[in-house]
Amino acid sequence: MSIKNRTKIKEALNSTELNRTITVKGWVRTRRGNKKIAFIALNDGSTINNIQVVADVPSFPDELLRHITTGASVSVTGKLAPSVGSGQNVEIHAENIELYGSADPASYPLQKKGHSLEFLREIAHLRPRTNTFGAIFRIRHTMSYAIHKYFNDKGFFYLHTPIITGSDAEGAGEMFRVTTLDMMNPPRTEDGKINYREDFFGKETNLTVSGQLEGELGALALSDIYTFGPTFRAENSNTPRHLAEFWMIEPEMAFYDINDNMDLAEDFLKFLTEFALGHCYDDLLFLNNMYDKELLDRLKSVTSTDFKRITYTEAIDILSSSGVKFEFPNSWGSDLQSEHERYLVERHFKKPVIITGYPKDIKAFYMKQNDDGKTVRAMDVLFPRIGEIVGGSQREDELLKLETRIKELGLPEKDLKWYLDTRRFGSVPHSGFGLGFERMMLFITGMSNIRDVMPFPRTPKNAEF
RNA sequence: UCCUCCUUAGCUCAGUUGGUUAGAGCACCUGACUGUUAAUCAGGGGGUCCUAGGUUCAAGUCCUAGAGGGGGAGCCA
Repeated sequence: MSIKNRTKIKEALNSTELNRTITVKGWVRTRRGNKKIAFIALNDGSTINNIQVVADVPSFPDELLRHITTGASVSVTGKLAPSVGSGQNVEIHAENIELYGSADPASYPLQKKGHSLEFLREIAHLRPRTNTFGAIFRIRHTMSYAIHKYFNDKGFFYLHTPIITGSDAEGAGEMFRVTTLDMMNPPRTEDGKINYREDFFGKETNLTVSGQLEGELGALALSDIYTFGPTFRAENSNTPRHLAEFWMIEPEMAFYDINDNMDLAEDFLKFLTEFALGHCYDDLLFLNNMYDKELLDRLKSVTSTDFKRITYTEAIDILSSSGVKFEFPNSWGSDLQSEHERYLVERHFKKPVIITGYPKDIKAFYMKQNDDGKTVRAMDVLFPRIGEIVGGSQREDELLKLETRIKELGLPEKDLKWYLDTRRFGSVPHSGFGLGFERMMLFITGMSNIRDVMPFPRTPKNAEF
């Protein structure tokens, strides 16, 4: 019989078909008991809940039970039965126990009692075995699936944009260099610079900071596309909201204006929140009880409220007439600070806010210019606790305006020829946005540090595991 | 990168105006208990006080530098 044949603990706990013999496999969370009887809480990651294994101690060799300690991996065969004790509905009366791997209790880092999230970050290789991170990673999977389901059901196509890129046109941040050159002794040009013609791709290449520009190429052929892939920023950002390697979702839609764009972003965020509530309730309940007592209420409120939509100019007016003393005073033309965003979302409107019509000078070159000559059709979706969770815009589809803007900003027009071709040939109004997956995960799980929603986070000075 | 706080047992932390042999809870080990739920009770072992200098008769405690971590800010998703 194949060793994979066993009942997942999630299925066993939900089973109504009792008094049958099953086999479960997993990792021991705790063991209690005395010389006559032992209670083993077993978890296999299929659910946050453990199954209780009851063992009649004299029936098993001392040598075996001695190794049934927190962290050990075992296979248990026995009768699934209604629990004699209270606290669980069913339990397994062990007939056979096989030890796969022991875990020395003196050196195994995970204990029965709570650990700090900071400590668990240092043992990221073992933290998936905790209740907290089991819950988070199950939710992370479910959200990934929900993203694909949402777009697939809407007729969007999943487009794979490049991870290695030769374009630095978006200027979204510092980039990681990709090279095969010998760093100790790189080839040089006659004037002493590094000669990238001899590099693997024959030019300077980097890890992508955004798939948007390539995403637009797809949208202007397939109508509606999305990307969902790893993204890299070499910024020296040390905050609970930034990673050097993160995952981003970037839908791009032909024949969408800024209002269609906002409608999609709001519907998408609500769908993901509802999907989490509907499919991860046990895990969310655990996080709600252990970390954030308002989590479930906050998630439910987002699904049932309309996001407030205001312009940048209106936002500035609200802030100036609020009477609140901000550390950084605001005036028309300067970007909103974190404290301003938090005021609008958490105190003034008390719901998600979408801000549009930003001054063109604080936004990217590709955003659609309004007729006032001052603002662009950008949109930022601001969430409670998180701040900016989505950034997007209607794109500039007029060739002349786009070329002029590129010249004003001194961007390398030559490197953007392929991008400008989409405006030269069959240009259409189109829009898109980017959602930081881990920022969405912060919102869904109620965690406060982005390093706790990524299995193996990469941050400045940290690439462990 | 800037500001700020922190670093003492496996984990979470206490440690007074600088003063004998650095403590607690949990974890771990041993023992007790026929059904426990973060089991309980009794006993036991366990320390490079982050690192390197310095001040002092004396430093976990004061000073300087460095490393690591938390929070806030900037950049952004």
